Amino acid sequence: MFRALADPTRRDIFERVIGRGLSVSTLAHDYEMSFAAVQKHVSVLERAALVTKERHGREQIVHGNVSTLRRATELLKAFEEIWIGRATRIAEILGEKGSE
Amino acid sequence: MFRALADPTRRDIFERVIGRGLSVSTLAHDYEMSFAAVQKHVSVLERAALVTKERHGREQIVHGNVSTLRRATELLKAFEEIWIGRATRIAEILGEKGSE
DNA sequence: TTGATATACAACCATATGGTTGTATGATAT
DNA sequence: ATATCATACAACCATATGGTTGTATATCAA
Repeated sequence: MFRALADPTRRDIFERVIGRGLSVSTLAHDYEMSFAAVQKHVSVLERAALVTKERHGREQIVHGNVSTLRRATELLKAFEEIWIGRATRIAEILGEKGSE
Repeated sequence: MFRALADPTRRDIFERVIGRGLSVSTLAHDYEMSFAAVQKHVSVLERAALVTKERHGREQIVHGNVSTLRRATELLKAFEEIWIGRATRIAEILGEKGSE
């Protein structure tokens, strides 16, 4: 999922489909690269569960998946928790030393 | 930065150095791969500003950089803001329709 | 039915990535 | 002074990634 978000084009695609649906060709229209390249980016996002596709006639509508985004945020926050945890432990050790 | 966090080994290294310092060899000790491979991972994290190195005698101590982690979290939260924004606008449109 | 549109997918290419080994250098310990 | 330890870095290799073009298929419009 971090790998999926590592590419600027994919972050842009993702941003555009959060909270609304856009067809693959609508997305592709605004990039210099070929339609197939955009298709590949969408499929990378799809495998990472950051977007889902919903067929509507001959179009495939791409939707952003907010819950996966949330899970990513949680993961980063977990790193912060580790940091807070260690900082607290260090503070405790210093506190113990101080009270001797 | 997402690219740096995309690799499991690097996430593990990062996790281990948040809130404390570990030498490159200490880090390398616990992975199957060669010392040079771990060194490369650390340098990727360093270029992404997720860690910094501080020389101490012949050892190089790797420290996690929490502020960069925070910036990453902010970025993901910004995506959520976009989502909230669009959801609100849709609610407004529905509200307008309802009041006609 | 025919033509245009939207998508899917395969084959291919250049470059990036994640790994290796080997060599060099600075710091430490004896 | 010398051996050892921690690191740096180059050269190399296999595979992944991000792009291309070309072809096939399904849907919509005329």
